[in-house]
Amino acid sequence: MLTTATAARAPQMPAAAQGWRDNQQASRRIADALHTLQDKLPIQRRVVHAGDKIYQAGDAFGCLHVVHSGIFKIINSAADGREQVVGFHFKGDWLGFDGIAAGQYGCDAVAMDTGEVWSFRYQALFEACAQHPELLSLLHEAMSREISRDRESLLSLCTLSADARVADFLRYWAESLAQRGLRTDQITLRLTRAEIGNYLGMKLETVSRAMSRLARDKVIQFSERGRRDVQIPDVAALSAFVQRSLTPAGETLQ
Amino acid sequence: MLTTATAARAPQMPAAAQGWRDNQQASRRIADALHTLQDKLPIQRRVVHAGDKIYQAGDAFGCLHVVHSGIFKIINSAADGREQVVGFHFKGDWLGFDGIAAGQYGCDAVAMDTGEVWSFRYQALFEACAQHPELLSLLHEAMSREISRDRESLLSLCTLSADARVADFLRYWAESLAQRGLRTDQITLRLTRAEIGNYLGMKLETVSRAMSRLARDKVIQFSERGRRDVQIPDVAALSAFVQRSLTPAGETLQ
DNA sequence: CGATGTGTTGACCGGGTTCAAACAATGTGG
DNA sequence: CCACATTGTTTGAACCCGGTCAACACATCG
Repeated sequence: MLTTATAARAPQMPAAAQGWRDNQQASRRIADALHTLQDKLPIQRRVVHAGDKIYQAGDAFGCLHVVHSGIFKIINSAADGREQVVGFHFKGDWLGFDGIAAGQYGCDAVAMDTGEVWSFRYQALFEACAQHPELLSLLHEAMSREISRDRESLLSLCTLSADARVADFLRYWAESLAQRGLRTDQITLRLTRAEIGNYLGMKLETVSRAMSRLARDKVIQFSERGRRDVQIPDVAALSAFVQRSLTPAGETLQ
Repeated sequence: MLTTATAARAPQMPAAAQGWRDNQQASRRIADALHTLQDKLPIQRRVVHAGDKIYQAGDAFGCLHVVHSGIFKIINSAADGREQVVGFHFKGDWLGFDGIAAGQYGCDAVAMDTGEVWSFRYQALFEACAQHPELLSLLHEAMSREISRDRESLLSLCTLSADARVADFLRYWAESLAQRGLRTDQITLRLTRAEIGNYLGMKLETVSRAMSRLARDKVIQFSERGRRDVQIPDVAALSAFVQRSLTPAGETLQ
């Protein structure tokens, strides 16, 4: 149906209001998608807790999964033991696409807190797609979004300094929450510094230092109870920080 | 149909022969896929030359493309001017998946040499998929493979040293050629050191130094006519180099 | 309480960047 | 044909960002 996720912009609208509308739309899209799925497919629901594995690299592929609640991390582990967090998945995101071509999953999918995943046989989805084009649309858009997201990761990995990468990560995280209708001014990271560092291609000490600097610059703020809780008064300030750190000198590039 | 790209292994087979069989299979799969596509869909063929853009970030999405010959690079450009090469596409690879969800392409796709792309309306493919499940299978496997490949990139970006990344890149490039039935002992890189560096998240000088070291270690060899031509007598030696550089000290980890 | 896991901060070091110079390959125009 | 410009590659030297190692703070939990 070629439905677009973000409709044509309204340039005369203030940026903040625009962002809010986008998030509303995203939230709506996700809710609709989950609704469509449970209408059209036999679904296996499963409640999971922190540390539970939805699937592991090497497991025979047969099912795709959709996050109904909770947050999940995807870990790509090489044969030689290297482990790399390659992505995080929130409500409405799909899990397991990498298994389709290979016939087996290529990564581990691990729950980071209590949540619920919906699973269904890929075969069943495949057949249902022929009957219900909207289902096919859903699937393709989800895969497309995943590809785009991975490329964003590559971009920030290759072009940003460590501090900027951390800022960009927090922006991404807050954005992801906002798109699910959750508050972002006060978020609880369910990751250790080591996990963040792994994802961002840096060491935990560097993450810690970067966050301290962000706090010193008032871009973020630590909650009084624990350094895992981060207050982000203004998400746009994180983007601004990233931009600022792109131009070391005050380049007046107009 | 849940067809798997790489069938069950035959463990008693020598690794080299196994690799050769895998490449044969891949080559066959690609040829079959192209065949299926032109059978089932109205295709727009287009010959392109080095530098030609198949599409640009921001262009309205409407078509998907498949590489029939030549090599293409995908460039993700941020609003602030950062440009990042996020992937290379060879014969049989698809272009444009990132446009499905957003309604517009998110990257540029640029030809690196003379080649041919097959394009078709996403809408037409979408409708044909309902009739021809094998078409849908093709599409999903291609998207799945793309996601897996991006994650491989993330893994090597985050876990490998500069030298190892260059070695791994050459291995990937040779492997990609081998899977298309092309020779790998003597390849001509159609990229500058700067482009390789951009893709690998390092500067061109670092690429140059890394390649000099690889040549000094006899893992690769420069052709007499120009440093763009690289001879790879043994692709496995590149993998071995990567593994070697993982363990700085001689860790006898059994 | 000690034990364990996590986060912060400092001091030092090294791999990769930056800056610079020289060289190679290719093309252009006289 | 050579002089010259252009673009890409190589290599050296100095510098710096982020890694490494270490000490300490601060939770939670048995």
